[in-house]
Amino acid sequence: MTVLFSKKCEYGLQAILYMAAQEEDRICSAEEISNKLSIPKEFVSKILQSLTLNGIVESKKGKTGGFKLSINPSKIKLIDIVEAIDGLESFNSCVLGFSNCSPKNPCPVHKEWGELRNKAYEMLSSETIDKFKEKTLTKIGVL
Amino acid sequence: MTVLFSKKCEYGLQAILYMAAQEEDRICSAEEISNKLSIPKEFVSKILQSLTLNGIVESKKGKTGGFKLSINPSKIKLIDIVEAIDGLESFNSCVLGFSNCSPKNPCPVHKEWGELRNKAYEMLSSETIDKFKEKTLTKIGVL
DNA sequence: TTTTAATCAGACAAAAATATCTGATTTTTA
DNA sequence: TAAAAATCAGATATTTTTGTCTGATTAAAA
Repeated sequence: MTVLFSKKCEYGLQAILYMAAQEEDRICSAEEISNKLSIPKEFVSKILQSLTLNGIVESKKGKTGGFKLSINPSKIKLIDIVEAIDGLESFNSCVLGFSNCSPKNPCPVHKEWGELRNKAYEMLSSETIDKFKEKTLTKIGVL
Repeated sequence: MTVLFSKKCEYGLQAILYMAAQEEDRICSAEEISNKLSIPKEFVSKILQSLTLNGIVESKKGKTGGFKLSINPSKIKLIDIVEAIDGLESFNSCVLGFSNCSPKNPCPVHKEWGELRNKAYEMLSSETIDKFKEKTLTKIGVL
């Protein structure tokens, strides 16, 4: 198995993109998100619950309850979600699993991987997710 | 958690680099590799056993037994090890976990991630591991 | 020939990731 | 006010990954 993000993180990213593509302040139930994205309902619910603790999402209880972004999509980057769910350690650890990999004690691919990692970080942090609205709608087929 | 390779794959890569940095045809016991790389002995043993099936490693039983590369390091690339252990699916699947991510049905970061992924693939496949001998020796401290 | 030290095979165990269930609480709506 | 439908919290279950153990076999060396 080779992975970049955990399932939890992938689902979180998808759910956030989904919500960001909705009309502002529209509340989405866990069930709706689950159906549209084919994510187990309780699982996505848990993930969004945890993101409420980070202040990225807010929830409303009771009938007509659900989740919505508590921050405007123009203020959210993909890296924020990744950080909240998976953390950023992987952007600081050796791709080959060696310990103490650093410029002073580099692994055989330290430099090359470092550059790639920086580009990946940049990819996740250069654009805010409001830029992804159209693409998300197309991908998800919510048109 | 964010990961690029599984532990199994990281250990496999380290062990192969270790063996490639030894004198040609020198046999390394699982215990030696375990000690030098701080990998659980039985685990690295299992990994190397499985790599014998791919023809990358060969084993010798009995006292003075152990493992050595069955291919010259100048014929092995990191991607070969990755493929043998983790497989290459991640180089063909969506970083956000969306299904059917393709140029015709792209996710919001399809193009950008595709480029990065290609560079990562290139990093793992452009150089053979004989080029890493010195760096490996330095990193591992077997001088 | 016996002891020693290694792989090998397969079962087993532990930990982490992923997923589900249950029941309490909340809030809208009939 | 009662029913319905949602979050929320916490326990539980399942699956995958990671790691360990045991015993059989092999081969070198005493």
